[in-house]
Amino acid sequence: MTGTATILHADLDAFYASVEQLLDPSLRGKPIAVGGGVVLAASYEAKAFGVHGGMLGRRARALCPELRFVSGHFADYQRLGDAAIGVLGDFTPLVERISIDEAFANVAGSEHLFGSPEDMAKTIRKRVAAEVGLPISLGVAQTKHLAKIASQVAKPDGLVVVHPGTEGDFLHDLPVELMWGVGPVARARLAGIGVFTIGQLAQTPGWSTESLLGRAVGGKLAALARNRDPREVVTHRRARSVGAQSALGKKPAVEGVFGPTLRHLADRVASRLRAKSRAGRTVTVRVRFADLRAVTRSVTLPAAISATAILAETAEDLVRAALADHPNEAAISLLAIAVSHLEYNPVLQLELPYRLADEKRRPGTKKGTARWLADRAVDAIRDRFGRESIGYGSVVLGRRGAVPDAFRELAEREL
DNA sequence: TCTGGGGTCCTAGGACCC
DNA sequence: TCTGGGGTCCTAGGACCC
Repeated sequence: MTGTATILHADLDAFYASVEQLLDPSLRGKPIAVGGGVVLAASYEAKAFGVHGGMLGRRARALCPELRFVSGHFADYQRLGDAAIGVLGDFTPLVERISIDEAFANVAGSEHLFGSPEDMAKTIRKRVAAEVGLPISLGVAQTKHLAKIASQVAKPDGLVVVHPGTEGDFLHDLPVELMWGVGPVARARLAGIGVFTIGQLAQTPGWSTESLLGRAVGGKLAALARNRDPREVVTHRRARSVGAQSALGKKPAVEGVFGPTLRHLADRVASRLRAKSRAGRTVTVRVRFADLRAVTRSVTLPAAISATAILAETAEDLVRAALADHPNEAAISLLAIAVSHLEYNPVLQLELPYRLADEKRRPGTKKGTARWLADRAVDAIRDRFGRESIGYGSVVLGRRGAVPDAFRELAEREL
């Protein structure tokens, strides 16, 4: 493979925390955490103490006594993330946004206008610093995977270019967990067969599922590790599923607990679907027990749904079935609902009031339509008066320990 | 590194069809 | 009636990413 390295990967450093430090200069250079009960994001200064996202606030404070907690400025995250990633768009239309703070760009067609990819990367970093005020790291390489690794190596606030022909040298001594798809489990399995660096991985023979390597990390990942696949930069990607979840601490596994919670989750998911004229055929629930073991149950319906009540009832049936399979589990710590097999849902589509429990009483299509129309009325009221004005209030959940809705929304994929 | 919330993808077994 | 092979869909579990 010859040619130029034209794939850029841009990644804002400790994004939420950097935004807080930008907005409030007194926080700069200090260990800070966004959030309260749970750490949503930590600054580099806090990470040095071992503080990281997802950690309980109490534990973070124990690790770092001078840690400052700040409540998030979520609207600013969206605005500043868009502004920073938007700079990439000035160099090429081929931008693939991965998340609020990360994107790929293919600048192959832009060199005659802006110079080498390395020059563009330097300019992007300067412009993001000057115009947005945030540190951003960039990786430049011939493939997405390699560009992503390069930006990780470049952090914080740096630039790494992997020139064609030097990939082997660049990767040789890097730890395997820098590869996309290698997490804690694969890392431990690889360590078990004596593989710690990407160089060692490259020298390990075989990638079939029967090989040592294949058994350690799975055939697909092993093949990917050796064949470096040139996945393309895709500008528009549709979500394949929509979901919502809620951690419960430790609650009894009874109808009175999971019923209201599932209705609330179903409301979140179904209203998002309706807002984008989408519906889905497969409903999946996840039940996590007190010991953190989790099970899933799913069902694929004959027709796609987006009515809150039907989704809630389907989810309740699935949770009941899951609990019945685990009669010794008395407490649940998390409930989740996801809808997949998404379809475009023309405005007036009817829904089958299909249920696991009473498939027989099917010809009640009227009931399904009535529910869908009622949902649309609720959606309209919320559009005018706000989400909390009507419906399954989050009050039901008791809110304690929950993350702000604004934070959840930042994580939502475009439907 | 005992854990929040939104997602994607892979694997494996079984049902069912041709 | 049994056997073989290929393909697709569904379900459950799990790893991983941001």
